[in-house]
Amino acid sequence: MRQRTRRAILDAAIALWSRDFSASLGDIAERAAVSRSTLHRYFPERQALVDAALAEAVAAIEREGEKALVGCRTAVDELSALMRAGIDNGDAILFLFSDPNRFAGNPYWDESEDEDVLGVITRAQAEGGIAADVTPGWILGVFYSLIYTAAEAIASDQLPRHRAVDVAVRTFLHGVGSGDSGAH
Amino acid sequence: MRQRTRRAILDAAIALWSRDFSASLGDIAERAAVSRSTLHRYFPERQALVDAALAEAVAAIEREGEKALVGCRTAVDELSALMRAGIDNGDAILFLFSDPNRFAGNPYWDESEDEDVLGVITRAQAEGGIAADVTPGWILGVFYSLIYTAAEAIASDQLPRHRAVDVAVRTFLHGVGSGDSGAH
DNA sequence: TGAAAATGAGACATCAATGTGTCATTCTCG
DNA sequence: CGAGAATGACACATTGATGTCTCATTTTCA
Repeated sequence: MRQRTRRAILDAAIALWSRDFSASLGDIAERAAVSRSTLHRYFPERQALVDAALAEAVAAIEREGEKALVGCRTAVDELSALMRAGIDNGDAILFLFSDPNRFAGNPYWDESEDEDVLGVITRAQAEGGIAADVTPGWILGVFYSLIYTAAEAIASDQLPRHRAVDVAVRTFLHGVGSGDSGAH
Repeated sequence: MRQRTRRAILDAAIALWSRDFSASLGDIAERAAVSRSTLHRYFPERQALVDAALAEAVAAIEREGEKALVGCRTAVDELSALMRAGIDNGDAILFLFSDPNRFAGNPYWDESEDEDVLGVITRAQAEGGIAADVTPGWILGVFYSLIYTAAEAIASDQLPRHRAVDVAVRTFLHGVGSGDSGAH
C-alpha cells in the first residue's frame, strides 16, 4: 500500500502540474484519491513533492527510453522509438519541459536525457537520415514539441494513440507538406 | 503616459505568464517597471489583468496575422506568413496555448483565430501544398508547436530570429529528415 | 483475532499573494 | 509657474494555500 499511495500522489502531481503548475496540493490529493493529510505524510513540504515528481519524471523518461532502444538498427529508428516512448509518457515530458527554467538549479534536474537524445540526433545526422544543415538543438526542440503535440492530441481524443505516434514520426521526418514541392 | 503604462503592464503579464502562470502580480509589476499600486489602479483584480492580457494577446495575433496575409499567393504562402507572424509574437502564442484549458469559458477567449488558420490549412490541402491524409487538427497543432519551438529558440539565443523563421517553415513543410528517404 | 500501520477528518497556525486604503512626490500640460 | 493627473511608498486587512497537530477509523498482516 505504501508504495501504491506514493505512486498515486506522484502520478497525480505530474498529471496536474504538467498542465498547470499552480494546481494546489488539495487538487493533487483529490486527483490521487487521497486526503491532504496523507499527502503531507509522504511529502511534508510542497517542494519535497516537486522534487520527487521531477525525479520520478526524469527516471520514467530514462527508463522507458532505454527500453525503447532495443532492436533499433539506425539512429533514425532510435529517434522514432524514443518519440513513441515519449508520447506514451506525455505527462512526464510536458511536466519536465513546459517551462524550461522551472527546474533550473534543482539538484534533481538531470539533463543527461537531453544529452542522450542529442547524441542520437548527431549520429542520425552523420548517418544521413537527418538533415545535417540544421542545428541539433533545433531538432531536439522539434522532437519534444511533436511529442507534446501528439500527447495533447491523444489526451483530447483527437487521435488514437497508435495513429498519433505514426503521424508524429512522419511529421518529424517529412513535415506536413505534400512532398511534391522541392525540399529546400 | 496612461496608454504606455497600461501597455507595459500587459506586455509584462503576457511575457511572464506565457512561461509561468503562477507568476505573482508583484513579479509583473517589477517586470513592467511599475509599482504594485499602479498595477492595481489599472487592473483592480488579478482576474481583470488576466482578461485584459487574454484580450490583448488575441487581438495582437489577429492583427499581426491579418497584416501578414497581404501579398500571399497560395495557401502555403499564407501559412508561412502566419508562422512568421506567430513567431514574432511568440509570447502571445505561448500565453494563449500553453494550457489549452486555462481560458475555457472565458468570454475573451476567442477561437476564431483557430478557425481562420484551420481554413487556410484545409485550403492548402485542397491546393495540394499540404498533405491531405492528415487531419487539419493535427496540422494546426504542429503549426503552433513549431511557433513555440522557434520562439523558445530565439528567446534562449540559440537561433537568430530570421534563421528561426526559415527553419521553422522548412520543418513544418518538410520535417527534419534528410529528404532522400522515401516520404511515406 | 489483535496489534501496528496507514489513512481520513478536522482544528489550527503560518505565510505569501492579493486587495484596499492613505499620503507624499513626480510628471504633464495649459 | 501651478493645478490636476499619475505614480510610488507604505500600512493594513483579507484570502487561499500551506504546514502542523490530534484523534478516530480503517486496513494490513503476523
